[in-house]
Amino acid sequence: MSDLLERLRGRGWRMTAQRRVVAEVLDGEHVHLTADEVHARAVARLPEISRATVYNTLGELVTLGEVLEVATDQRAKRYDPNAHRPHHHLVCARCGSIRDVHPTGNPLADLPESERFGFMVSNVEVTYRGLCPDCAAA
Amino acid sequence: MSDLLERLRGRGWRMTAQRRVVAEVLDGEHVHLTADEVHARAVARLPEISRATVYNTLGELVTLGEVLEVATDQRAKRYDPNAHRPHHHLVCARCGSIRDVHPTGNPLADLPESERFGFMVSNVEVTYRGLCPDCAAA
DNA sequence: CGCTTGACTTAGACATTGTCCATTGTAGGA
DNA sequence: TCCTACAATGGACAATGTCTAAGTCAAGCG
Repeated sequence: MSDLLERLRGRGWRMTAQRRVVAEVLDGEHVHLTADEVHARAVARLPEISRATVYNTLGELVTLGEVLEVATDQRAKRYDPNAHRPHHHLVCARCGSIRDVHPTGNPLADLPESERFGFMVSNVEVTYRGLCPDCAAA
Repeated sequence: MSDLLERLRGRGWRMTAQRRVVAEVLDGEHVHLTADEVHARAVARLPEISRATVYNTLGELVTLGEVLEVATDQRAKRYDPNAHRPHHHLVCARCGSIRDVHPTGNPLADLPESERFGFMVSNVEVTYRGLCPDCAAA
C-alpha cells in the first residue's frame, strides 16, 4: 500500500488527498470495483471528492501500469489492483462477481501465424464465464 | 441469408420489413457492427426505422442464438453474425477493428479444478489485442 | 517560512450507448 | 376483408464516461 504511494511519488506524481484516497480504496480491498464503487468508497473518506477526479485518477493509474482496466461485462469498466502478476478472470454470468485465475498453457502461443492477419499481437485476455456457487445454488 | 430468414420464420418470428432489413444488414457484411452502425445501414434501406426497433431486433437475434454479442471494448457492443461456428477475436487496440480467429488448444481445459472456486464454468472467451497492419504502419 | 506557479480538483454540462413506455401501425390467421 | 396480438415508433429516461472553465493547492524556491 504505502509501496504504491511511494512508487507513485517516485515517478513525480503530485500527491493530493484525493489521489491518496483513491489509491487506498483500490489497494484496500482486493476486489474489482467499478469507477462508481471507487467513488462511493472515496466519498466515505473524503466527502468533497468529485466524480471527475476519481475517473482521472483511475485513468492515470491505468496509464502508469499500477492498475488494470477490465471490461468483463459491457456495463461499467472495473479496476483491478493486481496489475503486477499476469492473470485472467472468471466471471459469474448472473451476479457479475469476478475472481482472478491462473490457467495453465499460453494462449498467445496458440494463435498460429496464419491466424494473425498481419497484426502485431501483444496481449491476450481470457475470460471464463459460469455460475458462482451462490448463483448456482439459487 | 434467406436461410436466416427462413429459420426465423420457422420459429414463429413474425416477419416485418424492419426485421428483414436488420437481418439482411447483419448477414450482408461479415464484419462486427455496433448497434448504431446496424441502424445507420438499416436506415439507408428503410428510412423510417427507429433506433429502438434495431436494439430490440438485435436483442431478439441474440436470444435466438442467431447472432453473438461481443464486448471487445468497453464502448458499444458489437454483433457477430457468425454465431454457428465457435471462434475468438483479434482486436486492434487503436482502431477497434475485429477479426475472427481460431486458436489451437482448449482454454477450458487449461483451468484446473483448483482455480475454479466452485464455479460451474461453461464458457470461455479469448480476446487477442494488438495493432492491425494499418495502425502499425501509421 | 511564505510566495509562485503549474498541476490538480471541482461542478456541471455534454456525449454516447442503451432501455422503457405509451401510442400507433400491421402481419397473418379466421 | 377484418381482427387482434404482436411489432414499431419516438421521445423521455438511465448509466457511464468525458470535457471545460474556473478555482485551489502541493511543492519547489528564495
